[in-house]
Amino acid sequence: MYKEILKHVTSKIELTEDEQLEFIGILSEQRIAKRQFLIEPGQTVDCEYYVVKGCLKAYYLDEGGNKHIIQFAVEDWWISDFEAFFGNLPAQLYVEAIEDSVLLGINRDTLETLYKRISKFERFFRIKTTNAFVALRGRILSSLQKSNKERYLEFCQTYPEIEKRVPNYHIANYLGIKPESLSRLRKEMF
Amino acid sequence: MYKEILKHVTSKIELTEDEQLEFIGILSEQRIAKRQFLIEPGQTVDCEYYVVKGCLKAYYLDEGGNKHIIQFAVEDWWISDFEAFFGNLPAQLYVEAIEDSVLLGINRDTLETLYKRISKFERFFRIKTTNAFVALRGRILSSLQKSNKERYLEFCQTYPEIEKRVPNYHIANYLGIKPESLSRLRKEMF
DNA sequence: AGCCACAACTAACATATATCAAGTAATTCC
DNA sequence: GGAATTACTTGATATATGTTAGTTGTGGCT
Repeated sequence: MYKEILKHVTSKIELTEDEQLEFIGILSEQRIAKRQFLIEPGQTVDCEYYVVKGCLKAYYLDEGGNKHIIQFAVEDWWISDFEAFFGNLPAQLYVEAIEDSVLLGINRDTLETLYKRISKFERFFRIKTTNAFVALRGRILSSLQKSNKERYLEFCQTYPEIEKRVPNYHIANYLGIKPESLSRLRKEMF
Repeated sequence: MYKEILKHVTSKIELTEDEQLEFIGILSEQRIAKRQFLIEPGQTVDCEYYVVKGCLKAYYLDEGGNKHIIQFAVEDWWISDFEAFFGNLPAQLYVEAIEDSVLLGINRDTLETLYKRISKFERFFRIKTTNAFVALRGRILSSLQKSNKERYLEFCQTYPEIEKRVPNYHIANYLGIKPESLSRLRKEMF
């Protein structure tokens, strides 16, 4: 259960046996069935979640009630309403399981106290956020400067796992295009 | 000269007089004239820069030689080729002054040693990156889910300073649309 | 003043995506 | 296994943005 996340963390910082145990100690396992919500708008978001197993999506509904998918997550990814989590604000997003999933939650306050005891963890989460920042930056560039066909191709190459496991209309939504348009792009491509 | 950046840092973490002096000690002032480059592709990027005064843009040239603006920066912002800076990779971006500018550079290695002496700074930069991450996330949402007209309006509201100081064709480029299209949108808006 | 370079605007046409409507294929559920 | 639901595809038309080309406006320079 904890093997994956320990590998994930120790790829960035070295941890003694004791530190590993201490880290595991602050994780809370959470299981969630397909179509169930991990987070709903208005809730307080105390945790960010590491995905051990499964597949989830984060989205919000706009004024017109249209769904907008912001993020998918599968094994070895993190998910939450990060804006709410970091800012200690009420959630604006739904986080919903696309498949039955197993998660490890980290509580913000518990994490803060861990930072104070072992500052290496502050380092880990700084590095993790920095990497996420760089990845997001790449997504912006691609969203602004590439055609939808290129972006879909890029999506398939970057997230082959997700492309296989998630229905096309979800992917279209994530890319910000209509399912009909995605269908046409796919037709032109193969 | 250091007043602004100290205010900027101490808004997130508390610093003693000594710590403030130590922080100032690692900053290197850099002045750069309009149309000069702070960073050019291929260079190693050892610093990220706090803008004390002036206005800059970060962009790259694609395979076809087309310019793509990624970021503007004015007073109290940070700029660099962050991907190169964080990853210790050769620069891919140009960072060019749009106006005569005054910057404070922080060297990555010097910063790392500062982290080890005073871990509060690791905290500051984690928070700063986290905030940047959340802001970028907002930009993605707006780039994917809003019309160009809405995005231009949002840009004007979010960065009124930049809208005033930067020519329209730069803003069009940043928004990922053609100057002609921006001109049409402006005509429809007013 | 007059010229030049550059930025912004306008118009006509081309292309891409959205929208609306229908039909087909695949899943889910009893 | 069959009905109902959900996902995907296709076609006709509307809308938005890109493309190309030409015009206007502005500021700097001699």
